Amino acid sequence: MSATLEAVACCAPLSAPTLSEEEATGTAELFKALGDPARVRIVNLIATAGDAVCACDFNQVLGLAQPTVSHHLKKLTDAGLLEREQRGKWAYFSLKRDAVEKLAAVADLKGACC
Amino acid sequence: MSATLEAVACCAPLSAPTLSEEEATGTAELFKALGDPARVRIVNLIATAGDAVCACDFNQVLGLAQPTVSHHLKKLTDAGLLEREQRGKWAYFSLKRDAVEKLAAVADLKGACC
DNA sequence: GACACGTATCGACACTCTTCGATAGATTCA
DNA sequence: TGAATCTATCGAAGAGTGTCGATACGTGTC
Repeated sequence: MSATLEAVACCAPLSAPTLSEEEATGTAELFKALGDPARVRIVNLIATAGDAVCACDFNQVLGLAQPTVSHHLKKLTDAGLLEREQRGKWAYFSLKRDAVEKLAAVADLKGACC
Repeated sequence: MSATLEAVACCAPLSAPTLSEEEATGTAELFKALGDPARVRIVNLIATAGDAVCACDFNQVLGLAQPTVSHHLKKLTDAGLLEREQRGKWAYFSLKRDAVEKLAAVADLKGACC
Protein backbone atom coordinates (compact mmCIF):
# COMPACT_ATOMS: atom_id res chain seq x y z
CA MET A 1 0.00 0.00 0.00
CA SER A 2 1.16 3.48 -0.78
CA ALA A 3 0.05 4.87 2.53
CA THR A 4 2.28 2.73 4.70
CA LEU A 5 3.31 5.37 7.13
CA GLU A 6 5.12 4.29 10.23
CA ALA A 7 2.65 3.49 12.95
CA VAL A 8 4.48 5.86 15.23
CA ALA A 9 3.79 8.73 12.89
CA CYS A 10 0.03 8.44 12.93
CA CYS A 11 -1.03 7.02 16.24
CA ALA A 12 -2.83 8.81 19.03
CA PRO A 13 -2.91 8.34 22.81
CA LEU A 14 -5.45 5.93 24.23
CA SER A 15 -6.93 8.77 26.23
CA ALA A 16 -7.20 11.27 23.37
CA PRO A 17 -10.40 13.36 23.54
CA THR A 18 -11.41 12.26 20.08
CA LEU A 19 -10.01 9.35 18.13
CA SER A 20 -10.54 9.08 14.40
CA GLU A 21 -10.62 5.74 12.68
CA GLU A 22 -7.19 6.38 11.22
CA GLU A 23 -5.72 7.25 14.58
CA ALA A 24 -7.21 4.15 16.13
CA THR A 25 -5.70 2.07 13.35
CA GLY A 26 -2.32 3.71 13.78
CA THR A 27 -2.34 3.15 17.50
CA ALA A 28 -3.39 -0.45 17.03
CA GLU A 29 -0.56 -0.99 14.54
CA LEU A 30 1.92 0.23 17.09
CA PHE A 31 0.66 -2.18 19.74
CA LYS A 32 0.41 -4.97 17.21
CA ALA A 33 4.08 -4.55 16.42
CA LEU A 34 4.80 -5.43 20.05
CA GLY A 35 2.20 -8.18 20.20
CA ASP A 36 4.64 -11.03 19.74
CA PRO A 37 6.99 -12.50 22.36
CA ALA A 38 9.90 -12.56 19.94
CA ARG A 39 9.52 -8.88 19.17
CA VAL A 40 9.13 -8.01 22.84
CA ARG A 41 12.41 -9.77 23.50
CA ILE A 42 14.12 -8.01 20.61
CA VAL A 43 13.11 -4.61 21.94
CA ASN A 44 14.09 -5.68 25.44
CA LEU A 45 17.49 -6.89 24.32
CA ILE A 46 18.23 -3.63 22.53
CA ALA A 47 16.93 -1.61 25.47
CA THR A 48 19.13 -3.39 27.97
CA ALA A 49 22.13 -3.36 25.65
CA GLY A 50 21.80 0.40 25.55
CA ASP A 51 23.36 0.42 22.12
CA ALA A 52 22.81 -0.87 18.62
CA VAL A 53 22.68 -4.66 18.38
CA CYS A 54 23.79 -6.82 15.45
CA ALA A 55 21.04 -8.84 13.79
CA CYS A 56 23.23 -11.92 14.03
CA ASP A 57 23.04 -11.77 17.83
CA PHE A 58 19.29 -12.39 17.89
CA ASN A 59 19.30 -15.78 16.18
CA GLN A 60 20.94 -17.55 19.11
CA VAL A 61 19.10 -15.76 21.88
CA LEU A 62 15.65 -16.08 20.37
CA GLY A 63 16.10 -19.63 19.16
CA LEU A 64 14.50 -18.77 15.83
CA ALA A 65 15.64 -19.30 12.27
CA GLN A 66 17.39 -16.44 10.52
CA PRO A 67 14.51 -15.58 8.14
CA THR A 68 12.12 -15.42 11.08
CA VAL A 69 14.34 -13.02 12.98
CA SER A 70 14.72 -10.89 9.88
CA HIS A 71 10.94 -10.85 9.54
CA HIS A 72 10.44 -9.61 13.08
CA LEU A 73 13.13 -6.97 12.73
CA LYS A 74 11.40 -5.70 9.63
CA LYS A 75 8.07 -5.52 11.41
CA LEU A 76 9.55 -3.47 14.21
CA THR A 77 11.41 -1.23 11.79
CA ASP A 78 8.30 -0.69 9.67
CA ALA A 79 6.38 0.27 12.78
CA GLY A 80 9.01 2.92 13.42
CA LEU A 81 10.23 1.42 16.65
CA LEU A 82 13.66 0.37 15.40
CA GLU A 83 16.31 1.99 13.31
CA ARG A 84 18.42 -0.02 10.90
CA GLU A 85 22.05 0.73 10.23
CA GLN A 86 24.32 -1.14 7.83
CA ARG A 87 27.88 -1.70 9.06
CA GLY A 88 29.80 -3.62 6.45
CA LYS A 89 27.95 -6.85 5.96
CA TRP A 90 26.26 -6.62 9.33
CA ALA A 91 22.95 -4.96 10.13
CA TYR A 92 22.69 -3.15 13.44
CA PHE A 93 19.41 -2.19 15.07
CA SER A 94 18.76 0.42 17.72
CA LEU A 95 15.70 1.94 19.39
CA LYS A 96 14.27 4.99 17.69
CA ARG A 97 14.04 7.79 20.16
CA ASP A 98 10.78 9.26 18.85
CA ALA A 99 9.11 5.89 19.01
CA VAL A 100 10.15 5.30 22.57
CA GLU A 101 8.64 8.55 23.71
CA LYS A 102 5.55 8.15 21.58
CA LEU A 103 4.94 4.66 22.90
CA ALA A 104 4.98 5.85 26.48
CA ALA A 105 2.65 8.72 25.61
CA VAL A 106 0.22 6.50 23.76
CA ALA A 107 0.07 3.93 26.53
CA ASP A 108 -0.47 6.55 29.19
CA LEU A 109 -4.01 6.43 30.50
CA LYS A 110 -3.46 8.10 33.85
CA GLY A 111 -5.97 10.77 34.58
CA ALA A 112 -8.42 9.08 32.28
CA CYS A 113 -9.71 6.68 34.85
CA CYS A 114 -10.75 6.57 38.51
CA MET B 1 -8.88 -22.58 31.19
CA SER B 2 -6.68 -23.07 34.18
CA ALA B 3 -3.50 -21.38 33.03
CA THR B 4 -5.03 -18.30 31.46
CA LEU B 5 -3.75 -15.67 33.79
CA GLU B 6 -4.50 -12.09 32.95
CA ALA B 7 -1.76 -10.64 30.82
CA VAL B 8 -1.50 -7.77 33.23
CA ALA B 9 -0.60 -10.12 36.03
CA CYS B 10 2.47 -11.61 34.40
CA CYS B 11 3.98 -9.07 32.08
CA ALA B 12 7.23 -7.21 32.50
CA PRO B 13 8.49 -3.82 31.32
CA LEU B 14 10.14 -3.64 27.92
CA SER B 15 13.27 -2.36 29.57
CA ALA B 16 13.48 -4.99 32.31
CA PRO B 17 17.08 -6.09 33.00
CA THR B 18 16.21 -9.70 32.30
CA LEU B 19 13.14 -10.99 30.55
CA SER B 20 12.10 -14.61 30.82
CA GLU B 21 10.16 -16.29 28.07
CA GLU B 22 7.04 -16.19 30.20
CA GLU B 23 7.40 -12.51 30.90
CA ALA B 24 7.92 -11.78 27.22
CA THR B 25 4.79 -13.74 26.40
CA GLY B 26 2.79 -11.92 29.07
CA THR B 27 3.95 -8.56 27.83
CA ALA B 28 3.16 -9.50 24.26
CA GLU B 29 -0.32 -10.61 25.27
CA LEU B 30 -0.95 -7.24 26.82
CA PHE B 31 0.07 -5.41 23.67
CA LYS B 32 -1.80 -7.87 21.48
CA ALA B 33 -4.97 -7.08 23.40
CA LEU B 34 -4.61 -3.51 22.17
CA GLY B 35 -3.52 -4.51 18.68
CA ASP B 36 -6.89 -3.99 17.06
CA PRO B 37 -8.50 -0.68 16.06
CA ALA B 38 -11.86 -1.69 17.54
CA ARG B 39 -10.29 -2.44 20.91
CA VAL B 40 -8.26 0.76 20.86
CA ARG B 41 -11.47 2.68 20.31
CA ILE B 42 -13.24 0.81 23.10
CA VAL B 43 -10.51 1.70 25.58
CA ASN B 44 -10.48 5.25 24.28
CA LEU B 45 -14.23 5.61 24.64
CA ILE B 46 -14.16 4.38 28.22
CA ALA B 47 -11.17 6.56 29.02
CA THR B 48 -12.81 9.73 27.72
CA ALA B 49 -16.15 8.83 29.28
CA GLY B 50 -14.37 8.73 32.61
CA ASP B 51 -16.90 6.25 33.86
CA ALA B 52 -18.28 2.81 33.15
CA VAL B 53 -19.81 2.43 29.69
CA CYS B 54 -22.69 0.19 28.69
CA ALA B 55 -21.87 -2.52 26.17
CA CYS B 56 -24.85 -1.47 24.11
CA ASP B 57 -23.23 1.90 23.43
CA PHE B 58 -20.35 0.37 21.50
CA ASN B 59 -22.39 -1.24 18.75
CA GLN B 60 -23.39 2.03 17.16
CA VAL B 61 -20.10 3.83 17.58
CA LEU B 62 -17.92 1.01 16.34
CA GLY B 63 -20.19 -0.01 13.50
CA LEU B 64 -19.71 -3.66 14.33
CA ALA B 65 -22.20 -6.44 14.95
CA GLN B 66 -23.14 -7.21 18.53
CA PRO B 67 -21.29 -10.55 18.73
CA THR B 68 -18.13 -8.90 17.45
CA VAL B 69 -18.30 -6.18 20.07
CA SER B 70 -18.89 -8.78 22.75
CA HIS B 71 -15.85 -10.66 21.48
CA HIS B 72 -13.61 -7.61 21.74
CA LEU B 73 -14.89 -6.74 25.19
CA LYS B 74 -14.09 -10.25 26.32
CA LYS B 75 -10.57 -10.01 24.95
CA LEU B 76 -9.92 -6.81 26.81
CA THR B 77 -11.44 -8.17 29.99
CA ASP B 78 -9.41 -11.38 29.76
CA ALA B 79 -6.27 -9.31 29.33
CA GLY B 80 -7.13 -7.58 32.58
CA LEU B 81 -7.60 -4.17 31.03
CA LEU B 82 -11.33 -3.91 31.58
CA GLU B 83 -13.65 -4.67 34.43
CA ARG B 84 -17.14 -6.02 33.83
CA GLU B 85 -20.11 -5.12 35.95
CA GLN B 86 -23.65 -6.37 35.52
CA ARG B 87 -26.39 -3.82 36.06
CA GLY B 88 -29.74 -5.42 35.48
CA LYS B 89 -29.71 -6.66 31.94
CA TRP B 90 -26.95 -4.32 30.92
CA ALA B 91 -23.23 -4.96 31.09
CA TYR B 92 -21.02 -2.03 32.03
CA PHE B 93 -17.29 -1.89 31.38
CA SER B 94 -14.70 0.31 33.02
CA LEU B 95 -10.92 0.60 32.97
CA LYS B 96 -9.11 -1.46 35.55
CA ARG B 97 -6.84 0.76 37.56
CA ASP B 98 -3.99 -1.73 37.96
CA ALA B 99 -3.94 -2.37 34.23
CA VAL B 100 -3.74 1.29 33.38
CA GLU B 101 -0.71 1.80 35.58
CA LYS B 102 0.90 -1.44 34.49
CA LEU B 103 0.49 -0.58 30.84
CA ALA B 104 2.24 2.73 31.24
CA ALA B 105 5.04 1.05 33.17
CA VAL B 106 5.48 -1.71 30.62
CA ALA B 107 5.57 0.67 27.69
CA ASP B 108 8.07 2.95 29.35
CA LEU B 109 11.46 2.69 27.69
CA LYS B 110 12.87 6.01 28.76
CA GLY B 111 16.35 5.71 30.13
CA ALA B 112 16.85 2.55 28.16
CA CYS B 113 17.86 4.24 24.97
CA CYS B 114 20.06 7.05 23.69
C1' DG C 1 36.78 -12.50 -10.69
C1' DA C 2 35.67 -16.11 -7.32
C1' DC C 3 34.42 -17.28 -2.89
C1' DA C 4 32.54 -16.89 1.87
C1' DC C 5 29.37 -14.88 4.89
C1' DG C 6 25.48 -12.07 6.72
C1' DT C 7 20.94 -10.57 5.53
C1' DA C 8 16.52 -10.03 2.98
C1' DT C 9 13.00 -12.03 0.13
C1' DC C 10 10.03 -15.80 -1.66
C1' DG C 11 6.86 -19.66 -1.28
C1' DA C 12 4.42 -22.66 1.52
C1' DC C 13 2.25 -24.45 5.56
C1' DA C 14 -0.17 -24.30 9.91
C1' DC C 15 -2.27 -21.61 13.06
C1' DT C 16 -4.76 -17.65 14.92
C1' DC C 17 -7.87 -13.87 14.54
C1' DT C 18 -11.73 -10.96 13.00
C1' DT C 19 -16.21 -10.98 11.61
C1' DC C 20 -20.92 -12.33 11.28
C1' DG C 21 -25.60 -14.97 11.53
C1' DA C 22 -27.92 -18.04 14.41
C1' DT C 23 -28.86 -19.34 18.91
C1' DA C 24 -28.96 -19.76 23.99
C1' DG C 25 -28.88 -17.58 28.64
C1' DA C 26 -30.31 -13.82 31.73
C1' DT C 27 -33.06 -10.09 33.25
C1' DT C 28 -36.99 -6.94 33.26
C1' DC C 29 -41.73 -5.77 32.56
C1' DA C 30 -46.61 -6.62 31.78
C1' DT D 1 -46.09 -17.06 33.01
C1' DG D 2 -44.97 -14.97 28.69
C1' DA D 3 -42.90 -11.48 25.83
C1' DA D 4 -39.21 -8.39 25.02
C1' DT D 5 -34.49 -7.06 25.34
C1' DC D 6 -29.53 -7.26 26.25
C1' DT D 7 -25.51 -10.12 26.21
C1' DA D 8 -22.62 -14.29 25.55
C1' DT D 9 -21.57 -18.40 23.01
C1' DC D 10 -21.34 -21.39 18.88
C1' DG D 11 -20.01 -22.41 14.20
C1' DA D 12 -18.16 -20.99 9.89
C1' DA D 13 -15.84 -18.16 6.33
C1' DG D 14 -12.17 -15.25 5.14
C1' DA D 15 -8.04 -12.75 6.09
C1' DG D 16 -3.88 -12.35 8.50
C1' DT D 17 0.42 -14.02 10.98
C1' DG D 18 4.51 -16.80 12.51
C1' DT D 19 7.54 -20.06 11.04
C1' DC D 20 10.87 -22.27 8.15
C1' DG D 21 13.68 -24.06 3.92
C1' DA D 22 15.34 -22.47 -0.32
C1' DT D 23 17.15 -18.77 -2.67
C1' DA D 24 18.73 -14.12 -4.11
C1' DC D 25 21.22 -9.86 -2.86
C1' DG D 26 25.35 -7.19 -0.80
C1' DT D 27 29.55 -6.82 1.22
C1' DG D 28 34.25 -8.00 2.32
C1' DT D 29 38.25 -11.08 1.34
C1' DC D 30 41.43 -13.66 -1.30
